[in-house]
Amino acid sequence: MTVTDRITALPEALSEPLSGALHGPVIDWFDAHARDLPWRRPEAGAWGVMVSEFMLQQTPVSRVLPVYEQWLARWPRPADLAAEPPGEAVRAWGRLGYPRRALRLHAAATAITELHGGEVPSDHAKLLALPGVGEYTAAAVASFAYGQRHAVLDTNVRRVFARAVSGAQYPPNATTAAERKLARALLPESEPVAARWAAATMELGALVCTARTPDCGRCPIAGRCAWRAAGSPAHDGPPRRGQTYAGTDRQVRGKLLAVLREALEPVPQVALDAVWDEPVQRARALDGLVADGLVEPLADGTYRLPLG
DNA sequence: AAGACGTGGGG
DNA sequence: TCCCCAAGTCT
Repeated sequence: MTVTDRITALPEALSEPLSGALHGPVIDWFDAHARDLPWRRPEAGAWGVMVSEFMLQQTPVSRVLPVYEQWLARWPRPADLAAEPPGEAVRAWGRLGYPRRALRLHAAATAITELHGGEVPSDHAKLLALPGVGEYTAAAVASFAYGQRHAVLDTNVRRVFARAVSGAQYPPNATTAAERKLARALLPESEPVAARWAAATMELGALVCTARTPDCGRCPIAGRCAWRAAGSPAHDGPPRRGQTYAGTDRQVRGKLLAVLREALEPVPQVALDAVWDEPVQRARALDGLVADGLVEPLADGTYRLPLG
C-alpha cells in the first residue's frame, strides 16, 4: 500500500477519535512554545500577515525578520506600497531571494488599493485572485489574519501529517488531493480552534517535527505518531526533488539584479557584462529579467529597476 | 505536471 | 566541503 493509498483510505475511519486526540496536545504545546513573531502580534494586521506570507515563501524566518520590519515601517498600508514604483519593492526586497515575489506583492498591493478599498480582503476567493497568492497563502491569510477555518497546507503541516497520521517520513513531492482531504478531515469544527490548529501544526513542523532531524522527545504527539510507531522507516518513494543552482540562469539573474538593486542611477551594459563571462547565458538571463518585469531597458542602452 | 525561480545557513 | 532545506507560485 502506497502512502497515497493509505491517506486516501483514512478520512472516514479517521474522524473524531484520532483528530480529537491530536487537537488538544498540539494546541496546548503551541500555547506554551509558540515563537513571538512580529506578524503574529495583533498590531500586524492583515497587511502584516500578508507581507510576512509573501516573504516566507521558501525563505527562513531568520532572514525575513529584518526585511519585514523595514518593509512595514516604510509601507504600513497596501496603498503606501502601491504608490511607489515596483522597482522600489524589488530594491527593498534585498537578498531574500525569488525577487518576483516583490513584484507580485507590489501588484497585490495595487489590486487591493484599486479593487478592495485598500483593505486586504478576508474572502478566500478574493485573496486567491491576487497576484502571488496561491492556495497556501490565501488560506494562511484568511486563517491567521481573519481567524477563519481553512486547511492551511504548507510544507511543515504536510510533513507533520505525513508522519503523525500516514506513517511516512516525508510527504509526496507535490501536494495531493489525498493530503487536502486529510487536512480537511483533521480540521477542528470550531472556527477559532481551527485557526489555532493551523498555526500550531505549522509551528510544530517548524520547531520539532523538522525535515532532517525531528526532535521527537519534545513532540506533544510522539505517542500517537504513526511514523514512530512503525519504527521511523526511512523514505522509500521517488527521490525528493532537489534544487540546482550553480551555473544556472538563476545564479546569473541573481548577480545581475544585485547590481541593479545597488545602483541609484541607470546602469550601463558594461557594468552588467562584468558579472558573468559567458555572453550567451548572460544575455538570456537579462532578457528573462526584462520579460519578467524585474528590469527595465532604456532607450540609451542602460538598465534599471522598473519605474512603471 | 515537471521545472523555473534566489539566497544563505546549518549539519 | 557539499548537500539539504526554507510558511510556494506560476506556467
